[in-house]
Amino acid sequence: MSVAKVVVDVPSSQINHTFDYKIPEKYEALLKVGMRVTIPFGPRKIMGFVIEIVPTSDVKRLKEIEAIMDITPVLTKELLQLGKWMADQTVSLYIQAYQAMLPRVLKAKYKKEIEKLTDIELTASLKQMFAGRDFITFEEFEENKGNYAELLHALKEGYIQINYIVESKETSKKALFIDMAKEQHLLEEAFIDLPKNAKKQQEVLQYFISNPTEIEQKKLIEKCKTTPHTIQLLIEKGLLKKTLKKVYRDPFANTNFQSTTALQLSEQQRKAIEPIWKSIDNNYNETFLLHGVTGSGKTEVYLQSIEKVIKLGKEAIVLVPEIALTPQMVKRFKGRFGDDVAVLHSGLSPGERFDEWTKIQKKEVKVVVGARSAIFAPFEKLGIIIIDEEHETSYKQEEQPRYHAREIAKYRGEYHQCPVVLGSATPLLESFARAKKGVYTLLEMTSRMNEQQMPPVKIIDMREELHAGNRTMFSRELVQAIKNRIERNEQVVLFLNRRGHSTFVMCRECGDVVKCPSCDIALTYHKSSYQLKCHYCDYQIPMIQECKECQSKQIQYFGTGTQKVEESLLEVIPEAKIVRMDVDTTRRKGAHEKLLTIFQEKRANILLGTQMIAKGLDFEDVTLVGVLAVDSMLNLPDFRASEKTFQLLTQVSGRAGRHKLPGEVIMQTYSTEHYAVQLASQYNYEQYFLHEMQMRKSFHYPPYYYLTLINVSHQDELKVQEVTKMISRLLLKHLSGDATILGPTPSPIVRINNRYRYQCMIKYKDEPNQREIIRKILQYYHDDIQKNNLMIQVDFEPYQLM
DNA sequence: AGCACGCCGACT
DNA sequence: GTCGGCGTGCTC
Repeated sequence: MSVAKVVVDVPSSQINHTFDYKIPEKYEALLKVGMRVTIPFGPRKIMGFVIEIVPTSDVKRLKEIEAIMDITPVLTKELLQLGKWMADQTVSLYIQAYQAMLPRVLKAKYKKEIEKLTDIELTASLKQMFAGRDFITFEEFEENKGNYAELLHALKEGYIQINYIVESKETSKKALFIDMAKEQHLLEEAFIDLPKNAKKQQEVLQYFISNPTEIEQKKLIEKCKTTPHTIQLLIEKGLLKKTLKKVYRDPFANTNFQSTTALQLSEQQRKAIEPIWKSIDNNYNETFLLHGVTGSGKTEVYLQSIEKVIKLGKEAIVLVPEIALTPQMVKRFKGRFGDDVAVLHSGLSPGERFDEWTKIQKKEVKVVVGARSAIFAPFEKLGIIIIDEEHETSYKQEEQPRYHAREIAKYRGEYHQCPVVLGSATPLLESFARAKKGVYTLLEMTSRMNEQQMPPVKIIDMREELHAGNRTMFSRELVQAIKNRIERNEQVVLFLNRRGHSTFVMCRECGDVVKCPSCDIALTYHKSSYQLKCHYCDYQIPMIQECKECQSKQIQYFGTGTQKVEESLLEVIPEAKIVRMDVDTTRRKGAHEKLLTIFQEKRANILLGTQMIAKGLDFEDVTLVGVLAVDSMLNLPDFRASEKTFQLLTQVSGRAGRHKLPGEVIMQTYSTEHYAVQLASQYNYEQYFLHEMQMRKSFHYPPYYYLTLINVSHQDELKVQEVTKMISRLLLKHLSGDATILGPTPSPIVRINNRYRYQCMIKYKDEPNQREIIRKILQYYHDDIQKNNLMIQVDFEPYQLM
């Protein structure tokens, strides 16, 4: 007898351990560790992951595994082990960890149905509900307001039974394929016999005579410009046949990727790549920090490292931040490695995502390029892991399990004994500090590919503009520079940092700001729909005409949305042709690319946008980059505010003068003297690093201290305060004396969706027992969490302090 | 999480 | 006496 240890699909901390199940004889040979199974659990039937197969169990009455859901395991042994580690590290549940590693469609779907076992004894209303059928769904019973007492009675008497159904949502896409039903020469004979006026049929047949292979019906129709009907006629004549085949959904079906070959490496690229190659060759786990300025050719270093890995028969994972995962980026990898590449990003439909994942699972690809969760690609012979733009915050998952892709990468690198490469022009302070300490190997690429200089940066003091009577949001110098580019038929990128900034509405008479009734936040004005929306819940109302407090009609918007910037810009420079890119204009699928194409084809001279235009864009004729308001980000309540500002400014500046024409950057700010602004304008990362490290040291922030953020929320403010206070007291008592506990303090946004939010923060150097203590605290509040709607979120090394 | 079991008040 | 409300505790 063999026993399977199963992690079951019940998201509760009481269930957060394995359950033993007997493996029925018929499954003994089939069942492998890492497969999904359906199992009886109490009165129900649910899904579970087989974690381990052992000979015996201590449990007295074992139930049997009911069915196997997969032919091949969905989790490798490595991922099973990694999932456990991740759950422990992030204090989350095993089931959550495993599900985070898999495409969504592999999550089980549960259904209940009621089966009728006898016809006679049923009550009239139940009989009516069945209406002659043997099964009805439980949903149907509920929708028709079925009587639970009757149901329960019938169940007890055995007139009916309830079946629990576990379904996997995964589906394969099927496509219709057309093939010849007879040999080629027979088709030729048939061709002559076709009626003279059956032009289209002739054409289709001719196609097969010259291309005697199977083809997808859709493509055939396209090629011969015909209809399904014509093909159907040929099928009926017995000349062709159709089959339904599983196909992969191809998100890049209509894209041609021009194939590229390895470029000659520059001296500095060669210096950077050699240690990586050495590490690949020697199966040596080492973390590299590739610090390369924008345009220094980091991607080529990645590509040629991967090439080496593939030659050795191994696989590669490349992580790219979500917003940088544009077709341009994909093109570089598909161009070099062709069909060996799978792409995973959030723009894919769940089905497409599953198909890409399947290609990895079946080892049909060697390289995966993707956003955060691609770090879990089920490769088994990893040769390298690359994280591009490693400082990006999107590598941290902001929901359970709150993992950071970098930490997962290091774990997998260690497991596979392969290098991990972290690349960035502006590395995270922690990473650079580690590189300096020798924990990571630092690789520097300090000059740009074509020996071009970074574009000069001019800082404009907006206070002076105001003193000079300029009340617009564009400095005189910026306006002049833009006009100048338009004249020369060159292009401009205008960057508006909207974080911490949004268009709110205020009454000029009484100063009342329109706020969300359930969140502690001002509503944002959306001009396109003429509505006021809350960005934290889905509350929205039509734009107000008069103040609710004083009935004044003096209502004014404040803040600067991209819409407003566009309008004011057109007032100052009426001849400007502007492409605006923000969440509103890029929501629809494909809108992103469309807007970029317009700009690319020079049908516009100004690209105006938010965060999303800071990265990766590369246009030949962009010679001016304008940053409209640096300050909003600097002043966020976040110890990383200055670092994020520095990163962003450096990145945006890199958009100008990437080709033949020289570029220029203009930064407008009210804090001209701030070191992040000053040093970003000089492209001096090293100096910035030293300065910021000083700050972190004196304020006890990372990398000198680690942080843990505990966030408590509940609809009752007193309750939240009380719990948070208790938690900090417990932490103080049980953590070592070296740890500091900040708080409880109200979160920067005190109320979201009618829930009050308080937090406390642990600053520490070394607390090996921390996780255990926090687990106990969570245990202590278990009942409150389960029954009283209390929420306690724990975030180790947080990136988002809101 | 879901579901059964069990204990107590309300009502035929 | 029985129905149904919810609090409690278990699920290999």
